[in-house]
Amino acid sequence: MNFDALTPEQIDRLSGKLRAAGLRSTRPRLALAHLLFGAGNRHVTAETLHEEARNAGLSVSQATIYNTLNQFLSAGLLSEVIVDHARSYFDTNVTDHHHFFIEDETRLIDIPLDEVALSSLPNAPSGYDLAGVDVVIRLLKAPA
Amino acid sequence: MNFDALTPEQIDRLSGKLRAAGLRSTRPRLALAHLLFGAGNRHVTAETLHEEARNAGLSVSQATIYNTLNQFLSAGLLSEVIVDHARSYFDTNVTDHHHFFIEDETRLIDIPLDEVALSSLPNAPSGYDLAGVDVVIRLLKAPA
DNA sequence: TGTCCACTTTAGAATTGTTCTAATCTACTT
DNA sequence: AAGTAGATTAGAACAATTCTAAAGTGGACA
Repeated sequence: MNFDALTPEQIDRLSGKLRAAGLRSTRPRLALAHLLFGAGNRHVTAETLHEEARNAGLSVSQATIYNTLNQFLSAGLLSEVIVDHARSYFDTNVTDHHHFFIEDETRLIDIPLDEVALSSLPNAPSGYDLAGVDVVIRLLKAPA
Repeated sequence: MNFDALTPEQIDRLSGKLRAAGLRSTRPRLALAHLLFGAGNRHVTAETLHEEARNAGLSVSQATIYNTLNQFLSAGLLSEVIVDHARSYFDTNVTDHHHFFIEDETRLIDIPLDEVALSSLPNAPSGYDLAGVDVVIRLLKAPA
């Protein structure tokens, strides 16, 4: 795909979505929006999206991928899931419990298990075993 | 604190803990174990623990901090919480829902909200606003 | 008790994912 | 059409973590 492959209708729809989110409708954003929102729900990382863009004959820099994902994120067009082993906290409490994470202060607070419980756990897809359940409740300092 | 500040009783106790976990009892491990398990539950990052060790007059390399934390982690002496913005997945599904994360494949699968619900949410500590709730259920490929 | 070997630790380099910088470009207003 | 605020770029910088290869050490066993 390159940008010109989009039909006027697609461009209108995606442009509208961008503008509604307070973002200018630019070529790279339209193209990435098309990849992201063109067909059903998706999970991407910056890397997978970049590769996909390149495969589609689109030349966008890595920085633009990051900028765009973060702009879409703050505009509420995307949500974010943090999973990998990077910037970890280690907790001497190895019992089953969950956490408040205060974003401004990068500080963790334990939540006793009985204050937040999962009402039901879905079955692991067959072929997989449960390795753990993480519940992180993110907090922001309240506006003054 | 330096290693020699530990009483024989403390050394015995920590040594036993290490050995029970299948780890040799070495000076750096004993000293770090003392910092970690010496007083109540704690949250540390590699960095905070390293600084604490240095302040205690202990000279341990960064690599040892990481090695030790990871060894304690796989031995079950610590648990890990992943919170920060690093290695993120972006999800076009912005409705309230949670995820399976398949560790071997670094792949995400949506869990419909009705299959995993929090039975109750603790109140945010005063002065803080709820910014989001992340539930990640980690999966490992089942042994063959 | 001394020797030996597998396991540990170390310093520093390498890697990975992400953000920053400063220059260039472009969408939109007038 | 020109000006300007915002967007994009390549590449450098950064931060957290892991790797590497060499030197050190715990503890089993003679």
